Amino acid sequence: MATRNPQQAVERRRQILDAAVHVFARQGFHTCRVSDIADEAGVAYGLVYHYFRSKDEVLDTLFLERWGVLLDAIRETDREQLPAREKLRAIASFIVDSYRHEPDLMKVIIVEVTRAANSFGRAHLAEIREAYDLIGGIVAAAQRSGEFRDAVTPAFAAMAFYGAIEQVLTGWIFDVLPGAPEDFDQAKTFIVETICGGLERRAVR
Amino acid sequence: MATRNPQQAVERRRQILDAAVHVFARQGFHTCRVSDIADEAGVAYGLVYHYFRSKDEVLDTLFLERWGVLLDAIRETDREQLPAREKLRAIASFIVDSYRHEPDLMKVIIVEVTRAANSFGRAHLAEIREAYDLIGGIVAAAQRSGEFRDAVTPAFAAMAFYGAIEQVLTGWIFDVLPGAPEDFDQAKTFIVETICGGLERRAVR
DNA sequence: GAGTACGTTGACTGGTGGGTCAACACTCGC
DNA sequence: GCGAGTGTTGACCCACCAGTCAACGTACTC
Repeated sequence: MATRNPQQAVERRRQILDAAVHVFARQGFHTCRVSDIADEAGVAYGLVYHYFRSKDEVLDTLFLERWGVLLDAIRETDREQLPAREKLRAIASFIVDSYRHEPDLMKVIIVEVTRAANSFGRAHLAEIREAYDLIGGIVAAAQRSGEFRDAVTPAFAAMAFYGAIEQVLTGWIFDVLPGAPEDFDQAKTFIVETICGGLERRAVR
Repeated sequence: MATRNPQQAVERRRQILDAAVHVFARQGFHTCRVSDIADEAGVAYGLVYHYFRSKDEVLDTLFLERWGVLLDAIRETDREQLPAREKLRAIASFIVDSYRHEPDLMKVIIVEVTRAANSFGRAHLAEIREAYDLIGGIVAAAQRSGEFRDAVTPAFAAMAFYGAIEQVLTGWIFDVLPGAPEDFDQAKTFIVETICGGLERRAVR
């Protein structure tokens, strides 16, 4: 069914992107075929190439869309007047909720882009780095205000914080950590407690 | 040159494995061809299939060799009579030093196995999980003894700790974090300070 | 209702690369 | 120095799949 309605063209594109999310999540980017995406979308093979220049561009689009939303959320949080601990909690919350609502999309972004040092990770390094830098900025400000001690550089703290979050998501993806609904909220608290409060018992409470 | 000397056969195998490390690190497992490995090793294409059943088996071998060494090191550390903070420091040290001495091998293991949720990561889940469990055991013991507070489950603390380490290595792999010689030792301290001590200033020191 | 533009189709092609195999090279025991 | 066994070679096969394209269908215009 052909149409000149541009709204329908947008939906077709969306339909292909959504199908790609599930296929990439299930089989991985390298292992799946473009025909798998077309089949999942219930669309002819060639139509994928009508909307995207290449298989790579499908993944690029998925990543850039979602990462943009993440960066906006971080910037938004940073603008508010909150203790650093609360800012970090908001960021952890946002990422955990992203996984809760769209686990396949987050899996694809993490497995195929964020952690793919040889392919898409390198290509999108600037965008990924932007997130690290924003988190690092929050830590640096908290160190200046005295809320955080400065035993650790901001860039390093950002990596530890973001790494802990990604590892928890990876635990869910691999079924190594329990992923029941109540575990998601618990995870937010655990991440902030560990990174901000530390594992050690304090001398005085 | 053929030979019956079994020692030479072992060296040929090693030669192919070493070549594979560099090729996988440079191009990635999926992108490289078996002929690239053979070329790098200075060996005929078919010889790779004399020593290994498949391209996959080459990577499996590299991973299992190295991960076994890591698990042994963790178990060894765990057996010693040390505060949990020192045990975690020893583990972080071991992993950071592994990267310092053989960055390509560690890059391959992390990028192609540990973080590859759709391919080799799934296949080696049991071995990977073993590391998480050992670290979790250290945390659990420290919580029982009172050295660590129990705001966080041991399984979760293990993920945060290991995730922070892997993210730092990823930072070096991506050239996002500075990787000068002095940064390696600093990283060990930073990891332990962040995870055990926390980012926040303590009320009383 | 003829014309046009665009969405849609899927058979086809071209290149790639994992894995095979038959032949060859060298060593060693007898 | 003969024959058996093992190491080594690389041309070849073939399955697979990203990307092309010519043709078709539908909706909208005038």
